[in-house]
Amino acid sequence: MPNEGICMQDHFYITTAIDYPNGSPHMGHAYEKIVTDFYARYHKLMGKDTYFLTGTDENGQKLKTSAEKANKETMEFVNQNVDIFKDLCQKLNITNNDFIRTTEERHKNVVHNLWKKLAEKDLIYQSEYTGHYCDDCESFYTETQLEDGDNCPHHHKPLPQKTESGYFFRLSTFQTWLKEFHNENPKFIIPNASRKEIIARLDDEIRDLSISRPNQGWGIEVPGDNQYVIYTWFDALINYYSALDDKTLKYWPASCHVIGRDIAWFHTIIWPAILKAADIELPQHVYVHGMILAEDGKKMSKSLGNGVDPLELIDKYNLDTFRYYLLKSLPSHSNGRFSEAALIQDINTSLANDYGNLIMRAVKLTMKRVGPELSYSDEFEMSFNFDSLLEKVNANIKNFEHDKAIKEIWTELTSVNQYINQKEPWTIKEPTTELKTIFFNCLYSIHALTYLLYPVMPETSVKILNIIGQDLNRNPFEDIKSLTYKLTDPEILFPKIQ
RNA sequence: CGCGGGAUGGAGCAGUCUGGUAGCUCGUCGGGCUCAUAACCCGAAGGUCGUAGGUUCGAAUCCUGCUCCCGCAACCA
Repeated sequence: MPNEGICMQDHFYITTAIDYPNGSPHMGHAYEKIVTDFYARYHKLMGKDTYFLTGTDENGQKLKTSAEKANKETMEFVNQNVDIFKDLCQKLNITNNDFIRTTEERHKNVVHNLWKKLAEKDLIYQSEYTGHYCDDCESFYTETQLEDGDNCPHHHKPLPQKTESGYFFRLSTFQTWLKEFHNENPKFIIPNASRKEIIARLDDEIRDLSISRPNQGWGIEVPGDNQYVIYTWFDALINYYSALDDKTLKYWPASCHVIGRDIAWFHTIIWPAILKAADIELPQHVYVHGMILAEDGKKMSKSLGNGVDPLELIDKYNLDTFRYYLLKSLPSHSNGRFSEAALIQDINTSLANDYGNLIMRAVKLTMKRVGPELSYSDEFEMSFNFDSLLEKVNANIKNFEHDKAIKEIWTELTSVNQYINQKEPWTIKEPTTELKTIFFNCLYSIHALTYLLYPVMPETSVKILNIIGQDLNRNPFEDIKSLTYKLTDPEILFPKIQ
């Protein structure tokens, strides 16, 4: 199966990882949703039939335990937290078409069918397993994985031997195929650093995956055996497929799963194996975004207290500027540090000075000198053509380098400011063709660049387009000659932060 | 010797694959302009590219050793 990239598909189906509603959302959740929303909006803007899925992973023993601690019924506890995640999507202005919850019947049904299919093919079997088991991880460890001989590598506590009978997925039989698949599809995992990491791990022996847990009253039961529930990860991955119904199944295979580094193994090894086992087509890409590290360069964590609350930041700085900062200033292919000082600087220099001020100076002077309306004329000499910019941006997007794409757009913004300084339109007092040419070039540039920035700053972009009498339906890359700009006095779009 | 990433002017990064006068953004300093959110434009200063060695006419770039930082890997994307 050749994997040429997302641009080969006529549709674009993108997903975030589904969140575990065990606590409140943090920066990582917000970041992943914003990044995914950027790609969804961009492809939609470019005319692709786009579908965007997010949701919550609601199975697993840990949720039941957390609910007990909070003195709540598990379902009640989960419902409450899920509402918070749904609310986050709204507050981030995320354009997801659906929100799947893995406790929904539609999900369970697909999981059951898939399980049965694999069982019939003898790719799921029942067996006994003895090993060191960690309750908190819900996972067995081999001798070599243990820390200091007998401690859990994550929880640093001694793990007793435990024998458990249960169901296993024959992951081991896919090892050779997985190696081949990843060799033949170098763009399946993006970026390359993540790909290398996974490929290196593929050289170790891969063992069958334990995919059931004793039933303690929470989770999806194993078909025909209510003593067990299905291991969370096994059912969770299937959400990307189970969310599609008769009408939306056309979007499969997914164009891209957007995930964090820690769950790359599940998405690039286990998920492809499950799909291959079930004869379902594989997704095109898994884009592993970076982690947002705290200002001190370390991972944000509750215990270190170095985390930041995304909702607080939105209230403080406005959603679109927050989106802009995350998308432009954090590296798309590696981890990056979050810094509130850098965020403020970005707002003041890039947004207020470069972009906001460009709109103000161009629109206000045009209104003063030639009035509120300006149509294209064949007498105008067009100094700007953004076709090559569009090509560069598309190339960056195809490679999941949104930070570079935005920087390309900013280079052009600067060139428009340079153009104005060079042409000195304020020295021309009469509404000559020369003057109108300058203004039309400026307005057209603002139009085209703002259009491209819509996926980054959706609300603000629409506002800016309104200022020049345009909206998203008018593609500035087509039919320039029929363009007319109708101007209204602009308000300050990006207030400076002192 | 677990695996992977990183160390480049004050800050954040690109450049490393395919060796050939060290680049970008921000900050600092000087100048220009006055349409605009004291915004914009031009220019300058500032780096022996983590460290020790090797290959080469020539190394940020290739090879080897070392040091430090980060992620995979408590809570957590």
